[in-house]
Amino acid sequence: MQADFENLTIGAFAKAAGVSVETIRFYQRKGLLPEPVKPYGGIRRYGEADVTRVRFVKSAQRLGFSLNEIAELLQLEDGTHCEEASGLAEHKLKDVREKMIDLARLEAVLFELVCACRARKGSVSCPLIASLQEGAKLVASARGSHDRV
Amino acid sequence: MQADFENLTIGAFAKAAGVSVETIRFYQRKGLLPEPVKPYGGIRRYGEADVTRVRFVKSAQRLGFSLNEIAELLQLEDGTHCEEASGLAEHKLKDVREKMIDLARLEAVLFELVCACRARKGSVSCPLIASLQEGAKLVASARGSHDRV
DNA sequence: CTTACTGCCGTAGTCATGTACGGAGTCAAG
DNA sequence: CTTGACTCCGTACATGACTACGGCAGTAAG
Ligand SMILES: [Zn+2]
Ligand SMILES: [Zn+2]
Ligand SMILES: [Zn+2]
Ligand SMILES: [Zn+2]
Repeated sequence: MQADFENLTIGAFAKAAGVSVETIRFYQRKGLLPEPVKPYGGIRRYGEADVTRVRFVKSAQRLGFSLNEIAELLQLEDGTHCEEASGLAEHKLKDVREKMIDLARLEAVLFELVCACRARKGSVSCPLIASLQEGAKLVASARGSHDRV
Repeated sequence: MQADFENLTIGAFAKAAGVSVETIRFYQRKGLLPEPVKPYGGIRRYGEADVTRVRFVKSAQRLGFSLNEIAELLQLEDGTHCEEASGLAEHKLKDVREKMIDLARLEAVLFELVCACRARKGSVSCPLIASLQEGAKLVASARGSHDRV
């Protein structure tokens, strides 16, 4: 019965978009959502397009874009800026791949630590803690100047 | 000749540990480092053990532990709490693995988008933008209640 | 018409991980 | 003894993405 996706109040809009009212207002302040004109002394109304837009933000966010980057993407909304859009996406893809490598290294180290910990028999102290104690070089961490996901 | 790792001033200590003085003081406030007693109206001194401790924090941090979690780890410092320590590490490992899966999914989607974008020929609007417009379900995102790495 | 929700708006707070600043005290070299 | 570097301490700022609060106004149900 949630037929009418037009003329929503902010509360209904927020619910339809799956976020909180405060989040809507926050996005408006950030310029991610347009503020519909308000009838003199009245209440703003929202529609389908706004819901779509919030969903756009949320899905881009899940892809690892920050709100600022999403704002950039929204500038290109008309779809005529393929270059810029794909530039942003390729950059993000690079970031994601770097992050995956970092995580893989991390996974290996953690796994080793957990194994060592389980394998300890009669050793006085926990090898996990011991490793960390001296482990400055454990994850050699080629984490460089680049921005993080 | 940086022999004397005992009786360091905070500045020398910070340098030896590879962090800034402000960071040291921040860690002290957080309870991650003990504040050595200070001779009346004098200057605190630090030693090898403190340097080790900062390195512990930093290496655990590289493994994805938050400062709060590291505080927990430091409680177990004596090495007699293998259970607890490995519990934390296993939990972290689980988190890391979840995150890896998320990132893999993300990578796939981004890659697809970039490909689509490049493949567009004569299409009016950028397929990347178009995809995001309707892409609420792109990354199905089993991102649940669990804490993030 | 009254009452109870909402909406509107601005300001402020939260969390994490630090970084920066300013004034006062201390220490060692010259 | 003076000078300059360094320490101490508290407080404020920075970032990202919200979340909360408080007061006032419009709106819907009884
Ligand atoms: Zn494109
Ligand atoms: Zn980048
Ligand atoms: Zn152990
Ligand atoms: Zn977890």
